[in-house]
Amino acid sequence: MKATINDVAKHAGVSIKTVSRVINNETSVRQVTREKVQSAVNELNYQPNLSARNLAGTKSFSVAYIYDNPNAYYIIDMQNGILSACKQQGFELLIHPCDAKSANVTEEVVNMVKNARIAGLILTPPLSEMPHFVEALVDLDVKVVRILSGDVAPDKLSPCVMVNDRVAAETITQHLIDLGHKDIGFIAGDAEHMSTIERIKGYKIALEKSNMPFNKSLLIDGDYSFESGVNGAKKLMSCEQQATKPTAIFSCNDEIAAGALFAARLMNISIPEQLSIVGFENSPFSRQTWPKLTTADQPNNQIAEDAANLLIGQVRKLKNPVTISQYVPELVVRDSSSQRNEHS
Amino acid sequence: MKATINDVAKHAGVSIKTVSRVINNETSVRQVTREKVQSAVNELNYQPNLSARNLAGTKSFSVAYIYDNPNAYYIIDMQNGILSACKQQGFELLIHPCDAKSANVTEEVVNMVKNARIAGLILTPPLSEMPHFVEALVDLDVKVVRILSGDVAPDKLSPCVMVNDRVAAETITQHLIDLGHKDIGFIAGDAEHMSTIERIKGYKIALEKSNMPFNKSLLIDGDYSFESGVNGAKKLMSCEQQATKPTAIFSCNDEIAAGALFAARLMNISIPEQLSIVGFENSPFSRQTWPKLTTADQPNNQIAEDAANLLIGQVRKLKNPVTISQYVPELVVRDSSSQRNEHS
DNA sequence: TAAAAAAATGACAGCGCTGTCAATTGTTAA
DNA sequence: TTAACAATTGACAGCGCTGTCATTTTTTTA
Repeated sequence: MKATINDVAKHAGVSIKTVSRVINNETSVRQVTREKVQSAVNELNYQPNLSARNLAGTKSFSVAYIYDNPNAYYIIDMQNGILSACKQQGFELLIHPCDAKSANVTEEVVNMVKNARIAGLILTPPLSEMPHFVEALVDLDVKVVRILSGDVAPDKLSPCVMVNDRVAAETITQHLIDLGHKDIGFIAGDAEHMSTIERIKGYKIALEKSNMPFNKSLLIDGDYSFESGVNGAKKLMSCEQQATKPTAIFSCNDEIAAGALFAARLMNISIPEQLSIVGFENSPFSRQTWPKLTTADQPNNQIAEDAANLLIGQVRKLKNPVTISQYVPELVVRDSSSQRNEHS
Repeated sequence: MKATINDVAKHAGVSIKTVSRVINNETSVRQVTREKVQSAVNELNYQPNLSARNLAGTKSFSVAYIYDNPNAYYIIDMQNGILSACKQQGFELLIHPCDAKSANVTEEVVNMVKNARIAGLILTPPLSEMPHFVEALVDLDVKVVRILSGDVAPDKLSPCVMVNDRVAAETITQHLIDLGHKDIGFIAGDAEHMSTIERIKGYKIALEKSNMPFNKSLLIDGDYSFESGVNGAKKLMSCEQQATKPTAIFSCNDEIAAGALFAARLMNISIPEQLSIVGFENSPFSRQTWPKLTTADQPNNQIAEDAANLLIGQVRKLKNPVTISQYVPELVVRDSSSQRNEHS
């Protein structure tokens, strides 16, 4: 029925060990032999049996994606990206949702890794930002790749794929400045998240570069939720609480922006005529608001695929230079931002 | 390091075959022996090696979740439910996203199933509603469980978990009727989806039961998107096009409802004072609108777990009566629906 | 040109489990 | 009590592959 390594060996006129060498990309196989085997593989449409490989070998062909993130869109994007890398490389993906806040996440995940003979792990925020958690995993006999916010890895614990929220936030702020806005509000996400910290940094840098003062009262705490967007915008736009009302609001993600949009409507502020609002993330959400949100797009799918390839490279000890790849989310201009209206 | 079947056998003073029998729940093991083995298993914290099992046995311990659904929240919920059933039963889950519209989905998935030695499949809409696709898979040597909308399985192809959208839609319509509404609009999802068809049915049945006429002009086509909600509500509430304007709108899902909500605001219609709007699905979305949506909640997590258990039962040939389980989404009353205002 | 070194290839055991079938034990009926 | 049967248990091969190490072939060096 399904071709095995024996069939390929016979077909190519070599020993199974040689076939094994070829499919594992080992050196010390002559070019002619390699080609012979390769064509036998193709002809028989041979695909190595993962179970057998995992059982026989010292290294495994399974990697796991560990996540705890309330944002389903993000997870699905990541997962699909990882999946496509795995498929290409003949790896298997185990999915492991968990609760970052739970006291024994670390223990739980460590056990899981040990039990399933996992070769590598991919970690996304907030798990990737938890030093103790990461350390515990790195101490195991398992490769780890993290996806993090920033431009430089915070430590040497593992290779990372960096998403430069800072620069993106700078770009998006600059976009508002270019539109003539002088007073730009900022509604933050959870304060402890690196992404929030980085986005605030970018916002401040953009202001500085344009010689605009940073007005502390325009920076509102939030938590990446719709509600915090509603409340943040209300605070920013209410006469009583606010000396200077902003003409633009940078929301730390699209959900906050959607909340801000809603609050604006409640207060009869028209978007973008009287107030520009921008989001971050380019979630499906951002196309479901009216007006559609100007935002920053991060290619999560590709980031994930990249991370997975990095991981698999590590696992296979391929000598791919461990380039720490970096992504910068790109500005997507839609309808929620426009030229500052002098008369507003 | 990790305990193997040999360790357990030695520890219990039996042969490995007997241990195998115990962990596979086979008959013809004496009670005393079974207990001896069981306690050895516990003491050594033994967990059978999946790769070895898959390699040695004729049946495999892998099931797959095949999906194509734009709704990330739905997928994640399903996936988590399946995952927890799999973990409990010592099964492995393979994830396989695919494109239902692609010409060769069937071929692709069939190949995947053959290659990975998969014992069972879980299918959700729209894949579960595609007869040819399902048939092709059922013909393979693989168990299939489908999640479908309705009360009775449309065929005998596979066991199903039914989600009775019809009854839920009836309940939600009744809720509006109870609030005194006489003219209830309906904005539909994609016409070919069973869920749309069933929800419309429920809506009509509720009207009928209350001796209310079904007004065709109050039923608007849509496609489960925010935009179609916006457009649908506009159509329903515009004087020109509509002889009788509804005082309530049943949206086929929360996204449509959110769109309708938005349109209402644009038209300066206050919700729920002048117009009640209800959704369906209880997505996180429905708590991010203002006012929060009255909707119908389906316990996707549990539905998925149920489906996975059904599937694993099939695979193991456990003689669990193949009860076709059925779920009825429950009414969740929030802020977007209220008593009909006589003066509106 | 032969000897030594290096490169390429293969034979074979064994990963942890299940399937087959034979051996043992317990149980029933005559 | 014993033959005949059923229930229980075990020995062993083998799933498809990789690791180890021995063998063969090729290349290099003197």
